Amino acid sequence: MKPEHATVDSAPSRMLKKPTWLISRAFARSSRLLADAFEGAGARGYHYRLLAGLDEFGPSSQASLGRRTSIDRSDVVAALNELADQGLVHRSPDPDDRRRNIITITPAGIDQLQTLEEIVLGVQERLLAPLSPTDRTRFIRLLTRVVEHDAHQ
Amino acid sequence: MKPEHATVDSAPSRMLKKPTWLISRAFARSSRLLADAFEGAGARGYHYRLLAGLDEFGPSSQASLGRRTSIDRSDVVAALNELADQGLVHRSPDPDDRRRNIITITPAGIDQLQTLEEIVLGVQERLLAPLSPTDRTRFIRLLTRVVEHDAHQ
DNA sequence: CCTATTTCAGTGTTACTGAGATCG
DNA sequence: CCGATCTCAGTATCACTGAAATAG
Repeated sequence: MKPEHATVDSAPSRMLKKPTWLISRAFARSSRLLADAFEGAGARGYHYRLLAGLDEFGPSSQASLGRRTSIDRSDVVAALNELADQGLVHRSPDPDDRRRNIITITPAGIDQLQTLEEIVLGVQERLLAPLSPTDRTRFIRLLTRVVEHDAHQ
Repeated sequence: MKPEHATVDSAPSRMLKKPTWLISRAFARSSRLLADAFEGAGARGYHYRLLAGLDEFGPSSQASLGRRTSIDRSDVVAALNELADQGLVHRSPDPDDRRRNIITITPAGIDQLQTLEEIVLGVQERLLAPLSPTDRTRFIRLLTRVVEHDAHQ
Protein backbone atom coordinates (compact mmCIF):
# COMPACT_ATOMS: atom_id res chain seq x y z
CA MET A 1 0.00 0.00 0.00
CA LYS A 2 1.38 3.36 -1.05
CA PRO A 3 1.53 6.24 1.39
CA GLU A 4 -1.71 7.85 0.31
CA HIS A 5 -2.70 8.67 3.86
CA ALA A 6 -0.95 12.02 3.77
CA THR A 7 -3.31 14.95 4.21
CA VAL A 8 -1.71 16.85 1.34
CA ASP A 9 -0.80 15.56 -2.09
CA SER A 10 1.10 17.97 -4.29
CA ALA A 11 -0.17 18.77 -7.75
CA PRO A 12 1.69 17.80 -10.93
CA SER A 13 4.68 20.11 -11.26
CA ARG A 14 3.82 20.92 -14.88
CA MET A 15 0.61 22.46 -13.52
CA LEU A 16 2.07 24.18 -10.47
CA LYS A 17 4.24 26.58 -12.43
CA LYS A 18 1.72 27.60 -15.06
CA PRO A 19 0.23 31.07 -14.79
CA THR A 20 -3.22 29.76 -15.73
CA TRP A 21 -3.11 27.37 -12.78
CA LEU A 22 -1.73 29.97 -10.37
CA ILE A 23 -4.42 32.42 -11.42
CA SER A 24 -7.16 29.87 -10.90
CA ARG A 25 -5.81 29.14 -7.38
CA ALA A 26 -5.55 32.84 -6.62
CA PHE A 27 -9.09 33.35 -7.85
CA ALA A 28 -10.39 30.50 -5.73
CA ARG A 29 -8.80 32.02 -2.64
CA SER A 30 -9.99 35.50 -3.49
CA SER A 31 -13.56 34.31 -4.11
CA ARG A 32 -13.71 32.38 -0.89
CA LEU A 33 -12.42 35.30 1.16
CA LEU A 34 -14.89 37.68 -0.49
CA ALA A 35 -17.91 35.40 -0.25
CA ASP A 36 -17.25 34.63 3.40
CA ALA A 37 -16.72 38.29 4.25
CA PHE A 38 -19.82 39.44 2.35
CA GLU A 39 -21.93 36.76 3.95
CA GLY A 40 -21.20 38.27 7.34
CA ALA A 41 -22.83 41.49 6.13
CA GLY A 42 -25.77 39.71 4.48
CA ALA A 43 -24.53 40.72 1.04
CA ARG A 44 -23.01 39.30 -2.14
CA GLY A 45 -20.41 40.51 -4.60
CA TYR A 46 -23.07 41.73 -7.03
CA HIS A 47 -24.50 44.00 -4.35
CA TYR A 48 -21.15 45.62 -3.69
CA ARG A 49 -20.47 46.13 -7.38
CA LEU A 50 -23.87 47.68 -8.06
CA LEU A 51 -23.72 50.00 -5.06
CA ALA A 52 -20.18 51.05 -6.01
CA GLY A 53 -21.33 51.79 -9.56
CA LEU A 54 -24.26 53.89 -8.35
CA ASP A 55 -22.07 55.76 -5.89
CA GLU A 56 -19.46 56.59 -8.48
CA PHE A 57 -21.60 57.34 -11.53
CA GLY A 58 -24.80 58.55 -9.92
CA PRO A 59 -28.32 57.45 -10.82
CA SER A 60 -28.20 55.09 -13.80
CA SER A 61 -30.33 52.89 -15.97
CA GLN A 62 -30.10 49.17 -15.29
CA ALA A 63 -28.50 48.55 -18.67
CA SER A 64 -25.65 51.02 -18.20
CA LEU A 65 -25.14 49.81 -14.64
CA GLY A 66 -24.83 46.28 -15.94
CA ARG A 67 -22.28 47.30 -18.55
CA ARG A 68 -20.16 49.20 -16.05
CA THR A 69 -20.13 46.47 -13.44
CA SER A 70 -19.91 43.56 -15.91
CA ILE A 71 -23.09 42.00 -14.57
CA ASP A 72 -25.51 40.44 -17.00
CA ARG A 73 -28.81 42.26 -17.54
CA SER A 74 -30.77 39.36 -16.02
CA ASP A 75 -28.63 39.26 -12.92
CA VAL A 76 -28.85 43.05 -12.55
CA VAL A 77 -32.64 42.72 -12.30
CA ALA A 78 -32.43 40.07 -9.59
CA ALA A 79 -29.72 41.79 -7.55
CA LEU A 80 -31.48 45.17 -7.72
CA ASN A 81 -34.68 43.52 -6.51
CA GLU A 82 -32.78 42.37 -3.45
CA LEU A 83 -31.18 45.77 -2.89
CA ALA A 84 -34.55 47.50 -3.30
CA ASP A 85 -36.18 45.10 -0.82
CA GLN A 86 -33.54 46.12 1.70
CA GLY A 87 -34.12 49.80 0.96
CA LEU A 88 -30.57 50.29 -0.34
CA VAL A 89 -31.58 51.51 -3.80
CA HIS A 90 -34.67 53.13 -5.29
CA ARG A 91 -36.22 52.36 -8.69
CA SER A 92 -38.12 55.01 -10.59
CA PRO A 93 -39.23 55.26 -14.21
CA ASP A 94 -37.18 57.58 -16.43
CA PRO A 95 -39.56 60.31 -17.71
CA ASP A 96 -37.24 60.99 -20.68
CA ASP A 97 -37.11 57.37 -21.83
CA ARG A 98 -39.93 55.26 -20.56
CA ARG A 99 -38.19 51.97 -21.33
CA ARG A 100 -35.74 52.72 -18.57
CA ASN A 101 -35.67 52.65 -14.81
CA ILE A 102 -33.52 55.15 -12.99
CA ILE A 103 -31.76 53.47 -10.10
CA THR A 104 -30.68 55.67 -7.21
CA ILE A 105 -28.65 54.72 -4.17
CA THR A 106 -30.36 55.62 -0.89
CA PRO A 107 -28.66 56.95 2.27
CA ALA A 108 -28.99 53.45 3.73
CA GLY A 109 -27.32 52.16 0.56
CA ILE A 110 -24.43 54.56 1.04
CA ASP A 111 -24.02 53.31 4.60
CA GLN A 112 -24.04 49.72 3.41
CA LEU A 113 -21.50 50.53 0.70
CA GLN A 114 -19.22 51.99 3.37
CA THR A 115 -19.51 48.77 5.35
CA LEU A 116 -18.88 46.60 2.30
CA GLU A 117 -15.95 48.76 1.22
CA GLU A 118 -14.24 48.13 4.55
CA ILE A 119 -14.91 44.43 4.19
CA VAL A 120 -13.43 44.42 0.70
CA LEU A 121 -10.35 46.33 1.84
CA GLY A 122 -9.85 43.78 4.60
CA VAL A 123 -9.94 41.01 2.03
CA GLN A 124 -7.28 42.72 -0.12
CA GLU A 125 -5.12 42.89 2.97
CA ARG A 126 -5.49 39.20 3.72
CA LEU A 127 -5.01 38.20 0.10
CA LEU A 128 -1.78 40.16 -0.28
CA ALA A 129 -0.54 39.43 3.23
CA PRO A 130 2.55 37.51 1.99
CA LEU A 131 3.75 40.46 -0.12
CA SER A 132 5.63 43.56 1.00
CA PRO A 133 4.10 46.95 0.12
CA THR A 134 6.51 47.28 -2.82
CA ASP A 135 5.68 43.82 -4.09
CA ARG A 136 1.97 44.53 -3.77
CA THR A 137 2.34 47.53 -6.04
CA ARG A 138 4.37 45.49 -8.54
CA PHE A 139 1.83 42.70 -8.44
CA ILE A 140 -1.07 45.05 -9.08
CA ARG A 141 0.78 46.70 -11.99
CA LEU A 142 1.58 43.38 -13.64
CA LEU A 143 -1.97 42.09 -13.18
CA THR A 144 -3.34 45.32 -14.60
CA ARG A 145 -1.21 44.98 -17.72
CA VAL A 146 -2.38 41.41 -18.27
CA VAL A 147 -6.02 42.38 -17.82
CA GLU A 148 -5.86 45.56 -19.90
CA HIS A 149 -4.33 43.66 -22.75
CA ASP A 150 -7.50 41.58 -22.66
CA ALA A 151 -9.73 44.66 -22.85
CA HIS A 152 -7.82 46.03 -25.82
CA GLN A 153 -8.09 42.83 -27.80
CA MET B 1 -30.48 61.30 -23.06
CA LYS B 2 -27.05 60.48 -21.78
CA PRO B 3 -24.35 59.10 -24.06
CA GLU B 4 -24.95 55.47 -23.18
CA HIS B 5 -24.43 54.33 -26.73
CA ALA B 6 -20.71 53.84 -26.17
CA THR B 7 -19.63 50.24 -26.63
CA VAL B 8 -17.52 50.33 -23.47
CA ASP B 9 -18.42 51.70 -20.08
CA SER B 10 -15.60 51.74 -17.57
CA ALA B 11 -16.02 50.04 -14.24
CA PRO B 12 -16.05 51.91 -10.94
CA SER B 13 -12.49 52.99 -10.20
CA ARG B 14 -12.67 51.63 -6.66
CA MET B 15 -13.13 48.21 -8.25
CA LEU B 16 -10.58 48.57 -11.05
CA LYS B 17 -7.60 48.83 -8.75
CA LYS B 18 -8.48 46.06 -6.34
CA PRO B 19 -6.46 42.84 -6.59
CA THR B 20 -9.59 40.74 -6.09
CA TRP B 21 -11.17 42.37 -9.13
CA LEU B 22 -8.02 42.13 -11.25
CA ILE B 23 -7.65 38.47 -10.36
CA SER B 24 -11.24 37.73 -11.31
CA ARG B 25 -10.69 39.45 -14.68
CA ALA B 26 -7.44 37.58 -15.23
CA PHE B 27 -9.16 34.32 -14.34
CA ALA B 28 -12.01 35.04 -16.75
CA ARG B 29 -9.53 35.62 -19.55
CA SER B 30 -7.46 32.58 -18.63
CA SER B 31 -10.52 30.33 -18.46
CA ARG B 32 -11.85 31.50 -21.77
CA LEU B 33 -8.50 30.96 -23.51
CA LEU B 34 -8.15 27.49 -21.98
CA ALA B 35 -11.70 26.36 -22.65
CA ASP B 36 -11.57 27.53 -26.27
CA ALA B 37 -8.21 25.88 -26.85
CA PHE B 38 -9.23 22.59 -25.21
CA GLU B 39 -12.47 22.51 -27.14
CA GLY B 40 -10.46 22.39 -30.36
CA ALA B 41 -8.91 19.14 -29.12
CA GLY B 42 -12.20 17.69 -27.87
CA ALA B 43 -11.03 17.97 -24.27
CA ARG B 44 -11.63 19.89 -21.04
CA GLY B 45 -9.39 21.19 -18.27
CA TYR B 46 -10.21 18.21 -16.05
CA HIS B 47 -8.90 15.85 -18.73
CA TYR B 48 -5.59 17.66 -18.97
CA ARG B 49 -5.16 17.75 -15.21
CA LEU B 50 -5.94 14.07 -14.78
CA LEU B 51 -3.67 12.98 -17.61
CA ALA B 52 -0.87 15.20 -16.27
CA GLY B 53 -1.30 13.67 -12.82
CA LEU B 54 -1.16 10.14 -14.17
CA ASP B 55 1.87 10.92 -16.30
CA GLU B 56 3.79 12.45 -13.42
CA PHE B 57 2.82 10.14 -10.57
CA GLY B 58 2.13 6.90 -12.39
CA PRO B 59 -0.87 4.63 -11.90
CA SER B 60 -3.02 5.99 -9.07
CA SER B 61 -6.25 5.43 -7.25
CA GLN B 62 -9.06 7.82 -8.11
CA ALA B 63 -8.98 9.33 -4.64
CA SER B 64 -5.29 10.24 -4.70
CA LEU B 65 -5.61 11.51 -8.25
CA GLY B 66 -8.43 13.76 -7.14
CA ARG B 67 -6.40 15.13 -4.24
CA ARG B 68 -3.39 15.84 -6.41
CA THR B 69 -5.32 17.58 -9.16
CA SER B 70 -7.80 19.33 -6.84
CA ILE B 71 -10.77 17.73 -8.57
CA ASP B 72 -13.70 16.59 -6.48
CA ARG B 73 -14.17 12.82 -6.11
CA SER B 74 -17.49 12.98 -7.99
CA ASP B 75 -16.02 14.91 -10.87
CA VAL B 76 -13.05 12.55 -11.05
CA VAL B 77 -15.46 9.68 -11.68
CA ALA B 78 -17.22 11.50 -14.50
CA ALA B 79 -14.04 12.78 -16.18
CA LEU B 80 -12.33 9.37 -15.98
CA ASN B 81 -15.39 7.78 -17.58
CA GLU B 82 -14.92 10.14 -20.50
CA LEU B 83 -11.18 9.47 -20.71
CA ALA B 84 -11.74 5.71 -20.53
CA ASP B 85 -14.39 5.90 -23.28
CA GLN B 86 -11.77 7.57 -25.47
CA GLY B 87 -9.19 4.92 -24.58
CA LEU B 88 -6.89 7.46 -22.94
CA VAL B 89 -6.83 5.78 -19.54
CA HIS B 90 -7.47 2.28 -18.24
CA ARG B 91 -9.35 1.31 -15.06
CA SER B 92 -8.50 -1.87 -13.21
CA PRO B 93 -9.33 -3.08 -9.72
CA ASP B 94 -6.51 -2.89 -7.18
CA PRO B 95 -5.80 -6.46 -6.00
CA ASP B 96 -4.21 -5.13 -2.79
CA ASP B 97 -7.17 -2.97 -1.83
CA ARG B 98 -10.39 -3.92 -3.48
CA ARG B 99 -12.09 -0.61 -2.72
CA ARG B 100 -9.78 1.05 -5.20
CA ASN B 101 -9.42 1.31 -8.93
CA ILE B 102 -5.96 1.67 -10.38
CA ILE B 103 -6.01 4.20 -13.17
CA THR B 104 -3.31 3.93 -15.80
CA ILE B 105 -2.58 6.26 -18.69
CA THR B 106 -2.51 4.50 -22.06
CA PRO B 107 -0.13 5.25 -24.96
CA ALA B 108 -3.00 7.10 -26.64
CA GLY B 109 -3.41 9.05 -23.41
CA ILE B 110 0.25 10.05 -23.47
CA ASP B 111 -0.16 11.26 -27.04
CA GLN B 112 -3.20 13.28 -26.06
CA LEU B 113 -1.36 14.74 -23.07
CA GLN B 114 1.40 15.86 -25.42
CA THR B 115 -1.17 17.60 -27.61
CA LEU B 116 -2.88 19.22 -24.64
CA GLU B 117 0.45 20.30 -23.16
CA GLU B 118 1.26 22.22 -26.33
CA ILE B 119 -2.17 23.80 -26.25
CA VAL B 120 -1.71 24.85 -22.64
CA LEU B 121 1.74 26.30 -23.35
CA GLY B 122 0.24 28.32 -26.18
CA VAL B 123 -2.36 29.72 -23.81
CA GLN B 124 0.33 30.80 -21.30
CA GLU B 125 2.03 32.62 -24.15
CA ARG B 126 -1.12 34.48 -25.14
CA LEU B 127 -2.04 35.26 -21.55
CA LEU B 128 1.36 36.76 -20.73
CA ALA B 129 1.84 38.37 -24.13
CA PRO B 130 1.90 41.93 -22.68
CA LEU B 131 4.77 41.12 -20.30
CA SER B 132 8.48 40.93 -21.03
CA PRO B 133 10.28 37.69 -20.12
CA THR B 134 11.60 39.31 -16.93
CA ASP B 135 8.17 40.54 -15.94
CA ARG B 136 6.68 37.13 -16.63
CA THR B 137 9.09 35.58 -14.16
CA ARG B 138 8.32 38.27 -11.57
CA PHE B 139 4.61 37.81 -12.10
CA ILE B 140 4.82 34.06 -11.63
CA ARG B 141 6.91 34.46 -8.46
CA LEU B 142 4.48 36.94 -6.93
CA LEU B 143 1.47 34.81 -7.82
CA THR B 144 3.17 31.75 -6.38
CA ARG B 145 3.77 33.52 -3.08
CA VAL B 146 0.13 34.58 -2.85
CA VAL B 147 -1.09 31.08 -3.63
CA GLU B 148 1.37 29.26 -1.37
CA HIS B 149 0.40 31.44 1.52
CA ASP B 150 -3.10 30.06 1.00
CA ALA B 151 -1.87 26.46 1.13
CA HIS B 152 0.03 27.05 4.35
CA GLN B 153 -2.94 28.59 6.14
C1' DC C 1 -38.71 48.30 -39.20
C1' DC C 2 -35.15 47.94 -36.17
C1' DT C 3 -32.93 48.66 -31.85
C1' DA C 4 -32.80 49.29 -26.72
C1' DT C 5 -34.56 48.29 -22.12
C1' DT C 6 -36.57 45.53 -18.56
C1' DT C 7 -38.20 41.23 -17.03
C1' DC C 8 -38.86 36.25 -16.55
C1' DA C 9 -37.79 31.53 -17.30
C1' DG C 10 -34.54 28.37 -18.32
C1' DT C 11 -29.67 26.40 -19.54
C1' DG C 12 -24.84 24.99 -18.82
C1' DT C 13 -20.79 24.80 -16.22
C1' DT C 14 -18.19 24.12 -12.17
C1' DA C 15 -17.72 22.82 -7.67
C1' DC C 16 -19.67 20.70 -4.16
C1' DT C 17 -22.90 17.59 -0.74
C1' DG C 18 -25.29 13.38 0.75
C1' DA C 19 -25.97 8.82 0.75
C1' DG C 20 -25.33 4.07 -0.43
C1' DA C 21 -22.39 0.02 -1.26
C1' DT C 22 -18.05 -2.05 -0.66
C1' DC C 23 -14.03 -2.93 1.72
C1' DG C 24 -9.73 -2.45 5.29
C1' DC D 1 -17.15 0.28 14.78
C1' DC D 2 -14.70 3.52 12.17
C1' DG D 3 -12.73 5.27 8.10
C1' DA D 4 -11.62 5.16 3.05
C1' DT D 5 -13.10 4.42 -1.66
C1' DC D 6 -16.12 4.61 -5.62
C1' DT D 7 -20.44 5.87 -7.50
C1' DC D 8 -24.74 8.24 -8.37
C1' DA D 9 -28.01 11.84 -7.68
C1' DG D 10 -28.87 16.20 -6.47
C1' DT D 11 -27.71 21.16 -5.14
C1' DA D 12 -25.73 26.01 -5.27
C1' DT D 13 -23.60 29.42 -7.73
C1' DC D 14 -22.58 32.15 -11.54
C1' DA D 15 -22.82 33.59 -16.19
C1' DC D 16 -25.48 33.45 -19.81
C1' DT D 17 -29.56 32.73 -23.56
C1' DG D 18 -34.26 33.29 -25.45
C1' DA D 19 -38.28 35.48 -25.66
C1' DA D 20 -41.89 38.64 -24.48
C1' DA D 21 -43.53 43.37 -23.53
C1' DT D 22 -42.71 48.11 -23.92
C1' DA D 23 -40.79 52.08 -25.89
C1' DG D 24 -37.49 55.16 -28.85
